[in-house]
Amino acid sequence: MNEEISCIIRHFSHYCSLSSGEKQLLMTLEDSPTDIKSGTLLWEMGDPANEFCTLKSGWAYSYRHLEDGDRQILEVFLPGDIIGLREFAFSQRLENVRMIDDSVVCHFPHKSMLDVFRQSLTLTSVMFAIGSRQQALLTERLVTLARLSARKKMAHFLCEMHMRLRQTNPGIGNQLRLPLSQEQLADILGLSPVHVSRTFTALSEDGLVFRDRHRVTIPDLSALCAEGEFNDYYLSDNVRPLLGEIA
Amino acid sequence: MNEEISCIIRHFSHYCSLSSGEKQLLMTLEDSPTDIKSGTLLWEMGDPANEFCTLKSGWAYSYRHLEDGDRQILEVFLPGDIIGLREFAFSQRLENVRMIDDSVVCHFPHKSMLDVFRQSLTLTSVMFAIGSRQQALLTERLVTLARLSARKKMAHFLCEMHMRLRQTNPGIGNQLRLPLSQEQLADILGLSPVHVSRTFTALSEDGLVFRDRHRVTIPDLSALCAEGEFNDYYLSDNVRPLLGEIA
DNA sequence: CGACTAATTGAGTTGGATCAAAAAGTGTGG
DNA sequence: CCACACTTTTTGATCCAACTCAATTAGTCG
Repeated sequence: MNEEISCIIRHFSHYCSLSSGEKQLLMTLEDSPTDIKSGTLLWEMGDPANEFCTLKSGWAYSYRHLEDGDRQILEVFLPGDIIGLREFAFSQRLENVRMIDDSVVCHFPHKSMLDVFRQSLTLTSVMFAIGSRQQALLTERLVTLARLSARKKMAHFLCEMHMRLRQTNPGIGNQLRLPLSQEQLADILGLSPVHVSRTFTALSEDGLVFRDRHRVTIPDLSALCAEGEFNDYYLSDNVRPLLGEIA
Repeated sequence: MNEEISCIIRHFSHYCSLSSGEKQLLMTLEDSPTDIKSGTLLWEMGDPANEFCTLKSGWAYSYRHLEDGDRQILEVFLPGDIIGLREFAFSQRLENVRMIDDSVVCHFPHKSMLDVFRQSLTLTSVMFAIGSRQQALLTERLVTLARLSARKKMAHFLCEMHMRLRQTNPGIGNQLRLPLSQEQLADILGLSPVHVSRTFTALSEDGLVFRDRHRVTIPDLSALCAEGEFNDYYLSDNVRPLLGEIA
């Protein structure tokens, strides 16, 4: 039960402190860690959906195809995230999921969720909170995609990623590894790859973002946040208020 | 405990059959029905968030403002929907909510959710399922906003609304009341009001949609679905699979 | 080093935005 | 029932952010 090795416990602890029984229960969710290679599909739309995965290490993303062949990336998953939570209520996968890095995932069946519900009010609440947070992320992206300029979209996305990474990994400073091609970035932001390149150049010229291959440096985070109309309330304010009620 | 009068029970029953104890528990969520006038703000961003609302009758929507004064509508709520589920994990409201019609809402505090968690595995699961479904709706809209043409966005949205209305109200035929101005429609679809008007005209000219004030007629639903790349899997396939497991 | 893949740069096009004005609805009080 | 004020929708003209197409220049890696 070493917390170092369980990123899901680290993730959940972010929401509230857990009893050792709860930690034990969580550990079972991270059973059977499986290696999975970069570029592999974890699952495809239409596949039967009867389990979640926790992402122990590596990055992944979910996406959809459109009729004209365009692709839209919906979510980027980081270590500690739960993949496939959205499909809890569905019998089929609603989206494709592909690994960005060589990764380790742990499978756990939907019906284990019922054990969680039965055994721990706290974990149930945290599960709910995680769902809420995911919705908040989606909502934020939606506003961004619908209304911001390419420049602001990029700025916003970089701020968001930096913030998310810093939450589990304080001390990353003003740097981050962003293992995404510009084509993938385009598919996240609803832009063309060409325009992503131009936008990156423009942001660099203005000194907001520097980039060397997959390393991104943000010299002045608050300036970039301002540029992207980014505000971290939807990432930070999670679930604290509820805790008192449970105890 | 007349089901006719409780739209939340009707809504939940959509996911699975409920015991009378569960229905009773749900009824408490619809306590204290409150009238609220069309155009009123239910709440604003930053307001303390410690309750949900169930929408007993009328329509509502949630939205956000951007720096340039643009507005993005995030969700349209129909009778039976739960408003503010997303903020379960937050202490502040993340979005504004405004009533479209004269409506009736019922308040229930977040901590009542804990009673639900404690008392009914089924209702807990359904709550989760509702969250999943909301995410699915958001995801679908995200793809739509990011990648489709104005024409397809409109078509998609109309199909979605028709489908959602039909779920609680079979027999609406090929008509629907759409109490939204073109400006609101624009704010939903990420378009300008002017372009919404033009797009409506174009769809009418092609015989896909007819409109008289707030009445919309869809002569050939499947044609409109095809036009909007609409597929109802994200609305229909809800939660059935789980039921066996609980029983 | 050669063969790919990813990123950049340039030129030309376009879907939807903006601005402005006219037309159609809606509502209110006399 | 009409006149006046206000809001919503439509139409026309112009503009621009981002797209597409195409060619070049890095990177990456067996």
